[in-house]
Formats: sequence, structure tokens, C-alpha cells
Amino acid sequence: MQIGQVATRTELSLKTIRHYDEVGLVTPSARSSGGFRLYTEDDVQRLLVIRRMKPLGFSLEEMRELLAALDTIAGADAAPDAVAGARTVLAGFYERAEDSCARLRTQVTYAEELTSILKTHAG
Amino acid sequence: MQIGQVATRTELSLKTIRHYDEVGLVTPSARSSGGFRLYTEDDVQRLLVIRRMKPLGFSLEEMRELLAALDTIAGADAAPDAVAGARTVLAGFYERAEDSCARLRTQVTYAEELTSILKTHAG
DNA sequence: TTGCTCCTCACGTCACGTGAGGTGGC
DNA sequence: TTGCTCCTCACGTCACGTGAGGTGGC
Repeated sequence: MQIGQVATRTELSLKTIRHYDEVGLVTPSARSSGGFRLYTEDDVQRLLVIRRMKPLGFSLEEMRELLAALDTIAGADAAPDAVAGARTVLAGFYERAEDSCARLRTQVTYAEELTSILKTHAG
Repeated sequence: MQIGQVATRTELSLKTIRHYDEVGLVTPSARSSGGFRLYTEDDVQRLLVIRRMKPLGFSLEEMRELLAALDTIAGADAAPDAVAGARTVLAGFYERAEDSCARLRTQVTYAEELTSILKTHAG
């Protein structure tokens, strides 16, 4: 799948998808002979997970760590030590994710309040 | 009120508050003879409104417009034309605010899903 | 006078956006 | 060959963050 189709499916911009490649967050599984990025279905799924993860406020580098830890746990060939380390990493992210959820819920409340204020004044 | 106290009350950083001054979003009502920024209670309220407005995803420039429009409508000395214009501006922002609210609600759902995934894997 | 707060540059950063100029591929 | 998609620089942008070096004010 070429980058344009991926952009349509994920609703991310071409530049964002290229940026994620540059920083090593989502590297296309292959390149065409002419250098075109070629994405698999799994690559697209990874981009969709990232898109959903964005509101949690992690940096791209942190999301890379988080996804790597999830991959380690999911992988059947991981060493027990690595799996334990990954679980510890995820525990840290879980704490932060809980905080982010709380913050997001507060933000929704505020956003709704302000929206209703705008409604009463809009003409 | 000095900037430090304002930062404590609003939970914004000193640099953020200074930045809002630089771009003309919230200008302190006065300066001390030595150049210290001095904020009134109204200034702080304005900062708090901005803080609540941030999740709606407007740029600082747009927030400036929005607050100016609200001021125009609230002001008793505004010309009818100006008030009508302000209402039109607010109507536009209201549309966008509704979209942002919908987006935020979706994001909360996603964030909660991901958080529960992290919980099941964290150790 | 000491200590804490504040000031203004100036440069850095994060996550992209925006062209410029060129090439791939059906 | 045409037209659309894609490529890599390189620089810009938005909303701040980070020191550096200096000063205000109780």
C-alpha cells in the first residue's frame, strides 16, 4: 500500500506519516525499487493505534517505547527478563495514562461549558 | 499580583504567561517601576478562561479574536455594527467548538480503551 | 547585604507544515 | 508521453522550554 492510500485510511497527513518514519515510530515494511514507501496492513494498524494514543499526551519517543514493550509481551520468542522489563515499563505508562484520562474528562467538561457560552452569544 | 503568584493560581508556567503577554493574548494591566508584570484579578480570570479553552484546539491568535468578540458583546459601549460582527465571529467559533467537543469525546473513549489495555499487560 | 523573584535576549525543541525541484509507475 | 503520486532536502511555524546574565524589592 502506498503512502497516499495509508493517509486516506488513517486520516493522517503524508508529512505526518513520513515524519513517523523518520523518527522510527512506524517504518514502512518495504520500499519499491523507485524508493516509494510501501505499507502493510499491520503498519496501518500501528498507525491507527498511534492515532488513538495521541490524546494521552505521550511524545513520539515514548510511544515508540510503549509499542516496543507491547510487542515484547506479545512476542512468543521473548526472554523472560525482557518480558518482565516490558511489564514494568507498561506499568509506568499505565499510571500516566490514568492521569491523562482524568485530565481529558475535565477538558471535555470545560469544552462543553465554553461551547454553550458561545452558543448563547452567537448570532 | 506578580507573575509567580499568577502562575501558582493558574497552574501555567512563567514562560507560558510571558508568552501570552508577548503575543498580546493576556497583557498585564500594569508594570511595577522596575518592570515587573502586575496582574489584576480580571487578568487571572482571563488566563483561566484561556486554559479551559485550550483543549478546543484554537490557536492563540484565534483565542485572542474570540475573547475580543466576547468583550465586544459584553461591553455596554459597543456600536451595534460591532456587536453584530462579534456575533458572527462567535457563531463561527461555536461551529468549530462543537466539532472539537465531539472529537474530544472520541479521544476520551480511545484513551480509556488504551488505558485498560495497558492495565491488563502491566505488571 | 542577602535571597528570592523577576527581567530580557537568544537559542533550542517538538511535531509537524510548506514549498522547491526532481523522479517513479501505471 | 502525459498526469498523478511519490521522493528528498531545506527552511518555516506554533507554542512554548531552557539557560545566560542581569536587576528589582521586601
